[in-house]
Amino acid sequence: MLAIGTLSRRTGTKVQTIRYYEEIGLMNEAGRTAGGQRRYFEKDLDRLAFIRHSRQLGFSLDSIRELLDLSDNPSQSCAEADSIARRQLHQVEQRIKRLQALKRELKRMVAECDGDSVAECKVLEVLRDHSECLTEHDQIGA
Amino acid sequence: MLAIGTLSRRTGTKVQTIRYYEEIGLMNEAGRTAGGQRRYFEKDLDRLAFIRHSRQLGFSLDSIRELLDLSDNPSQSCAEADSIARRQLHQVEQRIKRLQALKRELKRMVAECDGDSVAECKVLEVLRDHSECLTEHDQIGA
DNA sequence: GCTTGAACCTCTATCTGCTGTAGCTTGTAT
DNA sequence: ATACAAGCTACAGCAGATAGAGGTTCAAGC
Ligand SMILES: [Zn+2]
Ligand SMILES: [Zn+2]
Ligand SMILES: [Zn+2]
Ligand SMILES: [Zn+2]
Repeated sequence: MLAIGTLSRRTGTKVQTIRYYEEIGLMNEAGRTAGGQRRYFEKDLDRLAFIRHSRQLGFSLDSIRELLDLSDNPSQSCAEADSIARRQLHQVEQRIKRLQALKRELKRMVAECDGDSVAECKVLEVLRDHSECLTEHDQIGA
Repeated sequence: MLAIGTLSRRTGTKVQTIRYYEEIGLMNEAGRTAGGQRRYFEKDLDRLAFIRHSRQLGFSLDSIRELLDLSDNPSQSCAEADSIARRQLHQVEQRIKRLQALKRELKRMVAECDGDSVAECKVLEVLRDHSECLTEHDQIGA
């Protein structure tokens, strides 16, 4: 039987995060000692490792929930798991594209400013006026 | 004098978002009609456009706050504005790198699965076992 | 002047994915 | 028996908005 701190150390997950995963139903409710402390089996550790690894690969908690459900039913076809992964790949590719466009714009504004007063700052000029940009950026942020 | 809906339409910002920007002190407190509705000047529209454009280029609201402060003092050196932009560029570049590593791993797992049962699914196998990965992914998510 | 209805108002809740704090209790080693 | 690390619950907060309820105001048409 493993204490929560052991799971934490062995998976690099904060203790609060493990409790959070239980709260949202991603981890099963752990058994308890007489005093109320959580105790886990190796399979819980495996599940947590799965969750963490999936997070590192950028999957949302919702996707991970689906993947865990699939993983629990080994006889099914894996088509759905594959499609979740492909969807994730697609999203990552889209984000890269958007970030590369941002990178080009940022590089240009940084390069074109000769570092004089704010009044002539190319950086601020571009931020004030999108028509100085070479690309559209429909999405906000990343 | 412009109503909030006009600012919204002319900058592509949701009305609630404009009020949110006021709440957090990013937009100045707008003047009000006798009935309590917000009314804006052209300069407020310019400021909102600046904020929105900066957000599209991925700047955080904190960075934007600094950039706006600088922009309001045209006599200063623009070194700080440039350094904020360079920092942003650097962050974007780091994110692209991380996403490209994710992309490679995702591509590999998707490609290697021949779409049979969950029990032999390569996607799920990789998610269960990081040692199948070619790269480390210290950061979570993006 | 009066009525309609779109647009405005405040307030509160929700989202994602955690993280941190306060204040208390339990488990374990010596 | 005592010390103290590690556990517990409950709640608040982060970014950056977005949505809805329920009520008021503005402006245009008649
Ligand atoms: Zn400059
Ligand atoms: Zn632009
Ligand atoms: Zn598969
Ligand atoms: Zn891995």
